[in-house]
Amino acid sequence: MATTCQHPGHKHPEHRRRQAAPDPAAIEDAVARLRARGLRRTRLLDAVLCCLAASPRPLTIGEITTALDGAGDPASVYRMIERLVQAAVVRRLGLQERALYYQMILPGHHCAWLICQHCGAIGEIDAGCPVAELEHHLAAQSGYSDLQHELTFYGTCPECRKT
Amino acid sequence: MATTCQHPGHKHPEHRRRQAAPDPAAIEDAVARLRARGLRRTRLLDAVLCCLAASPRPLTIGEITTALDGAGDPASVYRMIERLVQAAVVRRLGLQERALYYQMILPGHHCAWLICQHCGAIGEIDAGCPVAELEHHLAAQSGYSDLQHELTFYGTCPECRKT
DNA sequence: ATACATGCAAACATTTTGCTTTGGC
DNA sequence: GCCAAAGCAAAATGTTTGCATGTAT
Repeated sequence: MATTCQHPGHKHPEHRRRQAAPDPAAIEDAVARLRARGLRRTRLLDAVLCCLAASPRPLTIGEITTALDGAGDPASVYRMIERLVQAAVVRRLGLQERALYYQMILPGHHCAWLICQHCGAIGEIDAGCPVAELEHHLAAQSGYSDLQHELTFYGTCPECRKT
Repeated sequence: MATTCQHPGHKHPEHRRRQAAPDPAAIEDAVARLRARGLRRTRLLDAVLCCLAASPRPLTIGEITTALDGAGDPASVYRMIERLVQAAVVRRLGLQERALYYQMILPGHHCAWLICQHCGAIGEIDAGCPVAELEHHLAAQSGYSDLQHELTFYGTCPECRKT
């Protein structure tokens, strides 16, 4: 049923393998930008940033809260994430699930995802962004500003096709 | 706050202007495919298809239910939509909202959206699909099958920038 | 007649808000 | 000390399921 994609990546832990190093520099950079906006440096801020930076795939608020293991509740994480999104340190993704996903914005990071609709595995797509040009064009034509985009591919992964 | 984009298109009804004609042929075609899969032709099926075919933008289950005006409840619409998605008559979209959006799959229809993060207006992008090639490439490289994609741009519309 | 589809109601998961307390500056 | 942030609890929202009834075939 459709419920098989409720917990992306869960059934195929190997999809988590591309564990990006938690890159302290990236975190410090983000913190610096946040502090410039007047945000205070709290334990939760560090914990959430660290959690996101260490993840190879977008996380939900629930997942982040779980990862904090008691060091924060969903409401606090929710508000923290809102601030991070406002500050453009974190990006929000839709991903066709009940919950929203959040991903740290890093220079040169991936912008497209490949998701299996059966097992929920989430993988990155290592391609130069194919819509950068269109986005540029769009900004000029539509009058919209601060353009961002979300590009996701959905399909059936080789493993699930066997079944 | 983030709550401003809870009701896409609501504040700017003019974004609904490109009202696609409910195209009876498209509906009949969809029904034919559904019947071939063993689905029964019910009042709700017609109503939901008609509703989706007539909408210029994706709709949530709640919106569809409201549009039916008493002729169906959320649970029935939910199950109907699941069947339609299974049958590839309807496409599911994430759109970074709490609710999921659904759109009828039509030959030659738009595949990308432009959304204002402030007022929630949803507009279509009239561009040839810029990722068709990548999708093809991806299918070959990743081993994934049945590939579909979702491409959405988020930004600030000209109206909202004034404010 | 049989199974699929619907409606109603209830359960669930996740987000969102209110309010009090904590802790960074 | 002041005010943003965290914690706790509860409300809100939208999805999902169970079960009895209806209805297309």
